[in-house]
Amino acid sequence: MKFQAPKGVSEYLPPKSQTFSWVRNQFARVIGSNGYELVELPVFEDTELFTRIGASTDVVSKEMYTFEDRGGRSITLRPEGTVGALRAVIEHGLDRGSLPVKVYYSGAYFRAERPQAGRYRQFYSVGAEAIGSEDPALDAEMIAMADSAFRSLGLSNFTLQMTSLGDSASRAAHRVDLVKFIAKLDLDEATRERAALNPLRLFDDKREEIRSAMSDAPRLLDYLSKESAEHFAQVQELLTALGIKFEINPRMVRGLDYYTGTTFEFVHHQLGAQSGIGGGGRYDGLMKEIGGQDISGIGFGLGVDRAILALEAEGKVPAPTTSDLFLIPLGVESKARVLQLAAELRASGLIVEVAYGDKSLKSAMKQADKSAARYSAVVGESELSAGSVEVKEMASGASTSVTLSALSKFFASK
RNA sequence: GUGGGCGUAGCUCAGCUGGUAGAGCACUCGGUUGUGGUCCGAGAUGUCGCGGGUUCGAGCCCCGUCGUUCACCCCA
Repeated sequence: MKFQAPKGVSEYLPPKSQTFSWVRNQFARVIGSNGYELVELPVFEDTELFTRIGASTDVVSKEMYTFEDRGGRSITLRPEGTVGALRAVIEHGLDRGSLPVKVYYSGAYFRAERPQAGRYRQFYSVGAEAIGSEDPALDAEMIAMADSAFRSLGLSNFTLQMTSLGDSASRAAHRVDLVKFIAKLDLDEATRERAALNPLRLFDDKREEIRSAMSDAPRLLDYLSKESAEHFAQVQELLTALGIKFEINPRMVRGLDYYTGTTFEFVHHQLGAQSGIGGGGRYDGLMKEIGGQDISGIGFGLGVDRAILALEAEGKVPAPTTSDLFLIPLGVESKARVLQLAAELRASGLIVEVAYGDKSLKSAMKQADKSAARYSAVVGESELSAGSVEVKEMASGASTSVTLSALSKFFASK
């Protein structure tokens, strides 16, 4: 019985692991360029932090990895990033300075779901939060930031969908009418229970009969208060001014129930059922709910795993970077010199590999070929006494004689 | 949690109506003296996911189980 990775986890091995870290770096770079600062947070938190905010969502009620630690505390592997980030902001008083607080984070999340394409029990996402401003410009900038994060990867076949969930008064008014509407529908038991938890979820049902039954349902967008409607209108204007295309999707429902006001989701068109590559929204009451000031915030999560699937679907996976130089020592005496040379060249920023084992030159060359190094060089006694090596460009087969001392200069021009 | 597909060498898979396993790729070595990519030769590799059952005999049939995959629910 061989050991296997736990069910439903994604693992990134070479060369895919390069894509993985590249995606995370691109996301972080774009977010950082907006002035957001990195926070490194724990992957587990007090269970209550999560149950407080989402008892009516499957994410919290059914899909959490929860366990008791040795001190009898109930601990949960984070199923999402926002509340942990807010907890840290509140705990360390980051919101006591100038607002908004702008932070981002990158890491793994855990949900005990049945795995399928694009859905894993441990998945990675990069998130950002801006807390303490209600300016619609912040909403627009947040959305634009997510958009350019995806575009920085070269992705293009996705759509930005938006809606506004309004303020609590808007939602309460809508809910009354929606519940009345749903009560008249002929629904199965499971669906009815779902609707009881959160009637909005029926808008998101994939079954055709439910979809058509819901087509006449009262829409939250029609219930927005004047302030909410105006705020949302401004967000749309600003996005249009930024040249960012979006679709208003009044049926959109987010997985976490704390969202209010502007809510958005990026949907990729070449993925399977799990097509959301990122999304987020505004949360008015969340800071207060977990013990902070009564201020609004907005944030998003960008799915790293799904972005990678999207890159593959669009054929945009970047070519993996390879070594610059593959050094082949010939004879025991040259090993020391080769290791020394390799260290020097690496210090100047090159990726340098060395052939190990006293194989034939032929197999060492084959190894160089497989490593996909751009150049190779054999270093034997004659090279050492001559003080120069033949640097061979693997693609063309052409070689150039370079003195040992000029090697790093040679590569500086390549 | 529910439903369907699939589980055979490192990878992708073949294996006809049951008769005790194969291909391609990859890997290792070689095709004589210090230069790879093509070509040729040789070689290593599997408790056919696991456990039961049917049968003279099961990779092929049945049951269970685990894993995997896709979809539902849900979501990054």
